Amino acid sequence: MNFFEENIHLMEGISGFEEAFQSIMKYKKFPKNTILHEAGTICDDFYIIISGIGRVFFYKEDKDITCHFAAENETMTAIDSFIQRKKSKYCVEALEELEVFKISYFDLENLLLINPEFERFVRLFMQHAYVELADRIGDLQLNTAHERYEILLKKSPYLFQRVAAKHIASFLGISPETLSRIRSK
Amino acid sequence: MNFFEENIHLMEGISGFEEAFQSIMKYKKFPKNTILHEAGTICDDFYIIISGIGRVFFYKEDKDITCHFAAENETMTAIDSFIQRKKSKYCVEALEELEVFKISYFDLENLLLINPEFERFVRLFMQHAYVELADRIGDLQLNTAHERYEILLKKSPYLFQRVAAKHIASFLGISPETLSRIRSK
DNA sequence: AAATCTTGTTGATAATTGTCAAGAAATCAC
DNA sequence: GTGATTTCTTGACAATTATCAACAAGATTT
Repeated sequence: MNFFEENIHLMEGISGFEEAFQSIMKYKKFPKNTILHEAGTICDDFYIIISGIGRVFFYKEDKDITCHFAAENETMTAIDSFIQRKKSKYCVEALEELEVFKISYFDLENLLLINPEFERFVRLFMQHAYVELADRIGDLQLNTAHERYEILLKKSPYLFQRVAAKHIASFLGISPETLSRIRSK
Repeated sequence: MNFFEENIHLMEGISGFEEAFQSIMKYKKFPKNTILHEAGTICDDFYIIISGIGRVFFYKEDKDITCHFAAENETMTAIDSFIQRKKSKYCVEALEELEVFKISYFDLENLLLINPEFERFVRLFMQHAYVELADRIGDLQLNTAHERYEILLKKSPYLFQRVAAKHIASFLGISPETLSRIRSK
């Protein structure tokens, strides 16, 4: 399981960690286009993707804005709600048939209460996720649409094969027309 | 100490927490315009502001882009470096005379190794910081310069009294001229 | 397979924002 | 306080990006 492979070094020397964590990960499969979480409800699930691709999005008036993609070995959830236990502004959707490991908030909370030494893993995971987000803010702050396109293309070329262009456009913060024009060069 | 006042509820029932944490917080004072951390070096310090205001910024070619402000009871550091222990792309600067509590990476790491039950606090702190960043990405993704200005003005009106307009402009991802025009309406 | 619906492309135009330049205002240094 | 420096404002213009509309291409339904 690759999510562990990438992050297990964070937990070197903590015994029983892998087994305990795997015990709360439930295998699940969703058909393409399934809504895994609806905005306005509280999100209890955190997803680690085994295969397929999903997205997190929200609505601004009628517009649907993608704020996160997750493919193999990446993670997704309605983070505001999962963390703050309040109604979410985000929706979570399967863009392809999705195989995931699902972790329930309550199972995780329980695991961490029983094994406080596992807190460290989650903290380190959050910290790395935070640095990634901070990077993306810098990107949105100062780069042009064209530069942001190039950066995403370099970082996640598979997105352009697998995901509708309109979702990539909103993720980049531009209109579908602008993305189409950028691509035709 | 307000940083604790705001977040202490996260640690209800963990005894010795407040004392232990305070033992690694060193009081420090910096004159206005001090560079607390230089880009390109590893950042060992995390700052909790008691009084004054600071910013975190980076360079894109010759341009100086502010990515974070921190005023009373808020925190700042060169987060990429503090977390990943590698050279930072961020600088940290005092925009006013600054009183802070400084926490060294090594003291914090040490405290957490000795008291793993404190990991929980740092994790929860990171999670809340993460949700805040995610919100800011949504803001940058879909709002116009004018909307972003209104949102910041509502959220942090004191910035406009205390910080140079050019820093606010780069924080909003716009040119100083555009900010000036937005303000004159 | 035809019909329908969604998505992507292209053109024309408008709105937003950036850049450059000059002057005014504010701040800093001595 | 005076002069020097930096910052802010304003105008003119250019570049970027959005919007609207029409059509083409693909996908989905029946």
